[in-house]
Amino acid sequence: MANETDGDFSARIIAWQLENGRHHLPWQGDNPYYVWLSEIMLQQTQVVKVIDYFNRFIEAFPTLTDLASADEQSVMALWSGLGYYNRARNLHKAARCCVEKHHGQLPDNMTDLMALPGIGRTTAAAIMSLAFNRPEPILDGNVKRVLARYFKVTGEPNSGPTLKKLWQLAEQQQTSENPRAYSQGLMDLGATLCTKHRPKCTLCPLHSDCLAYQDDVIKHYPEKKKKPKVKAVDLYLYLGFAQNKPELVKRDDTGIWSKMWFLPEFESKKALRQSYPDSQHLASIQHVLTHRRLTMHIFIDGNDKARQKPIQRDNLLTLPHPSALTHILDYYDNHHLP
DNA sequence: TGTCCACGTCT
DNA sequence: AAGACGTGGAC
Repeated sequence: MANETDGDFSARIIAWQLENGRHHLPWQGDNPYYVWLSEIMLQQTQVVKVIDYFNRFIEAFPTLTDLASADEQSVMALWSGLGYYNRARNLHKAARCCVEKHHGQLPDNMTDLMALPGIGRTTAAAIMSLAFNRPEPILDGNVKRVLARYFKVTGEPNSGPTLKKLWQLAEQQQTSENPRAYSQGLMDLGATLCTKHRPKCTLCPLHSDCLAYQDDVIKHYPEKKKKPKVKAVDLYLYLGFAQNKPELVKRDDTGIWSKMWFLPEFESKKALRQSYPDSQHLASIQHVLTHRRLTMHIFIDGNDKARQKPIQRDNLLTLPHPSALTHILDYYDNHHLP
């Protein structure tokens, strides 16, 4: 369904990418494991921070087989602070699937890739095009923004009908000429020029044919997302110490921070006092997630007088833990006078 | 400072 | 369809 203009779209992006795109990120190249890991990390974190996490991860688990052989706890520990911990669990599970079913390699077709936990169409297509240089359309957040503006696609960005339109456009523009450069270029363009705020349209190789630019309505594309409702939740947490290290427990396997190590949590102040009658309230700290506003009520041992500072944290290096734990310990170090 | 927002998969 | 899932950067 490609016409003359469509061919130009991909040609311009490839030319722009070869000249202006990123070429030296640590995961770029034909290693599917690197591409996969980077795609999962990049879904939730910016490039600068991903570079550190990526390098540490690869150092610990240099190959897919190494990852499959690792235990889940050590994988999760290296993910601490990144958030969305189910993505790390799926990564680990998928690595084991690859060893069992695919000779320790990532498959090079969409069906088998999408059968792996945590890999949907977008991630599978990124692996296909970036690692295997195969012509498979991608549609991540950057590409959605580029297409929505270029073609003036209306509708809520993540609604079924809008996604269908965007995937169709992505398929129509797909080229078999240098698919790796095309996919990388589309994403780089969205990340560096076609940004949400203050896009640099005059530098964009597409601007002469961009419908939203022509009509001076870039601001209105893509449409805004509906905002999720945020529920307020109170957590009652006990901060105790042994040898100057925080006492941690492993959370159960449902809900927020499942199976991560954190402070013992209670349903109420009363329940906490039943277990720790001498505890005293230290502070109540706000911690906001996408869908929850947590108020963490921190209680410490009332006899906790001559505590050394700072708290020893070396046990945290090997234990998967959420950033909220770091925040609480930082608060203690900064406010609790011995 | 608070408020808004990104991001793809699974259920 | 719509909500769960975490963190931190940008405004």
